[in-house]
Amino acid sequence: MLSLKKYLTEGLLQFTILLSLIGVRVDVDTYLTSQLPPLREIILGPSSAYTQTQFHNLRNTLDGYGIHPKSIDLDNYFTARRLLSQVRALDRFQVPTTEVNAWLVHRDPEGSVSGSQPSSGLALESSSGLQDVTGPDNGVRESEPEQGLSEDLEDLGAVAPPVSGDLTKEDIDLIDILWRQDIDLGAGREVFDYSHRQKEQDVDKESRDGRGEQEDTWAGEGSDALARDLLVDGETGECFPAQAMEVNTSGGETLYSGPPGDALSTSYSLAPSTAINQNVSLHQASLGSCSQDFSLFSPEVESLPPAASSPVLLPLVPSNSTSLNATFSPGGLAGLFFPPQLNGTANDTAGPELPDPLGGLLDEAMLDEISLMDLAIEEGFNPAQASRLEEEFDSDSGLSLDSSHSPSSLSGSEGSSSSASSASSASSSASSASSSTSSSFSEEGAVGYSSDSETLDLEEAEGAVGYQPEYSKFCRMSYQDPSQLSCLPYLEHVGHNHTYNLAPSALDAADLPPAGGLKRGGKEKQADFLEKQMSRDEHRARAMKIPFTNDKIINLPVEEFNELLSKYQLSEAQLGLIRDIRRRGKNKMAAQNCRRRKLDTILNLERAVEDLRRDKARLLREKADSLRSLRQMKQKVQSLYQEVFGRLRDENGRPYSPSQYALQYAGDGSVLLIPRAMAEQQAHARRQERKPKERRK
DNA sequence: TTTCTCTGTCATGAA
DNA sequence: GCTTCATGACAGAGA
Repeated sequence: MLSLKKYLTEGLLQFTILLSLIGVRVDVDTYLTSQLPPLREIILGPSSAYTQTQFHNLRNTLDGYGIHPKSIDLDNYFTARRLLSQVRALDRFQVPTTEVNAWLVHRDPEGSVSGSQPSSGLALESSSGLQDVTGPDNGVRESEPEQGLSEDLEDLGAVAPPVSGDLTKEDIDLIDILWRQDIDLGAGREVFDYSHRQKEQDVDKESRDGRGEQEDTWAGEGSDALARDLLVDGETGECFPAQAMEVNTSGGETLYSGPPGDALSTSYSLAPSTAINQNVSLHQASLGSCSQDFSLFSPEVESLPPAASSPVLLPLVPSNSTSLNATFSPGGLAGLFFPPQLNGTANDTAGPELPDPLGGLLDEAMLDEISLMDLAIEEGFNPAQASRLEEEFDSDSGLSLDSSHSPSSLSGSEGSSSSASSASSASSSASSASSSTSSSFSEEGAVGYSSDSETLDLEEAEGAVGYQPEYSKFCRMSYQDPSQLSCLPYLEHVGHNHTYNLAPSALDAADLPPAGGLKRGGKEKQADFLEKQMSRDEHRARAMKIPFTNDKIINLPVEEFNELLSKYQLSEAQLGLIRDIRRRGKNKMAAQNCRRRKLDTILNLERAVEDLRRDKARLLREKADSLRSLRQMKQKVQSLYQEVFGRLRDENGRPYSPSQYALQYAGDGSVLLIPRAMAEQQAHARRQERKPKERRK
């Protein structure tokens, strides 16, 4: 059935793409979503994850239970989304797609195109997508042996979505989904790690031809080479060189411009680090600088000779990198994703600073004004920003931040287990810089607070959960360094103990993280520590021999909570205590959220008042300046008037009397000498005209 | 000892 | 009617 689904999926979508290429638009969504449910079922499977629901809603609708974040169903869902996005994007000119796809397609010296990583259902995306978007290169592409192409390409790993200079909403959604898949889900690196997947799919590999063994060999060598030179982020799988991190801007191009044999074999040495490929391609979908970044991952690649003899992949790159770099300059979105070090490096390579063209035009006064306004904007309070922030904070009730992240979206057990397992696996492979804070940061569906690594370590060990809503909300895209989280001062004092009822005797085995990640000695110490830290409810629960953790009692959704209660034969006293624990636990977190919101509101108001004061001072200063300049203008006009009037002579050569005559400025700029009585009448009439206008205002 | 702050808990209302 | 959440009020612990 699975193969049938894959076959139909590939076939239909390939056909759709072909139709699109010849100008016939086919809306696959229509067929997949509503028109032909059985067909959709065949193609996409019965999972609700294949609906058009956004990812947030996906988790929401699934309530965190239907599909585990690491479930293979999610992979299928993302795959389907990618395919549909590419199909929808076929009628748009999308040059950059070429680069993204080129990453994962290469040819071994025997001439057969092979993919580096087994995955499911990507054949169409890779093969047809390339044919579509490469445009003029299609000829080259089509001239290649097609046999086995789709079959091999379907084994490609995550392929970045089509990215064009003007990102569409679909593209952004897709990028977001992939990015979340990478980071936010808390999926450990093992999810993307080639070697890890390789173990899972050894069976598939064995059924393949001898090429598989060759790939494995290359994989090992590549991994070793990379391990020597690169640091690997434990969670995202991103690799970066251990030394200082200079960006060779020509790296991307060089990769594709090598001779087919050498280049492909060399690039294939990169293939083992599927985590790199996936993440890089993912970042390329978002960032223009990724083609540069890739050079970081492979010093060997940079040394490839620039040759125009690469018929397969060479044409795919330049336009892409150019457009992408133009769209996502290192100073732009890159700043959202990369730490300052990387950005700084990228900026260094961007050339010398341009002189400020306005520098000479701004005098001190203007600079003062501008700086004042900047100050007002930066430090304080823009009403629009304030309202946005307020929305953030209002919605950021910690546990009710986002419906998809509500405590009910992940059970305590799942949240804790997934969090702990991913954290442990991530921390095992991550560098020491990756603290436990970042581990919990990856999972935002959990509940409770923990701000220090010690607490979190304990929670990881014992199955309790931590939650840093601000971390995930504010640092999702820009977060790289856990130390940067210290920018949230109001989190510093949050260090509550929410390790409910975590005595070893009461622990559910299912809640425990993999035993391999813990040392027994440390666990005992942690148990002792927890013993001392247990709250009253925890002691009560332990005394009453409640057979599950307080964490579960508090955080499970009501359905599962009732289900849990039904599984055990509990006395009335036990049931009463359990319900009290649940009520108190929820109320405790609600109170914390309430107080935090209150504090945020006060702080925001304080900032708003400060900004208003600053604005008021600035306006008063501007008013004084205006009055001063107005006074000067009046004096100037007066002196000019007297000078002009004093030079006027009548026909007898005598000066006019200021008491009998006056000068009047006409509308056309001319100056008339009129009798003073007439001038006073006109002035009076003008004043009378002005009054109604002022009243109207 | 007093005062202040933080935190947990209860009661209550709204959704 | 039940559950959850928000919030005011109160009390206890600790600095």
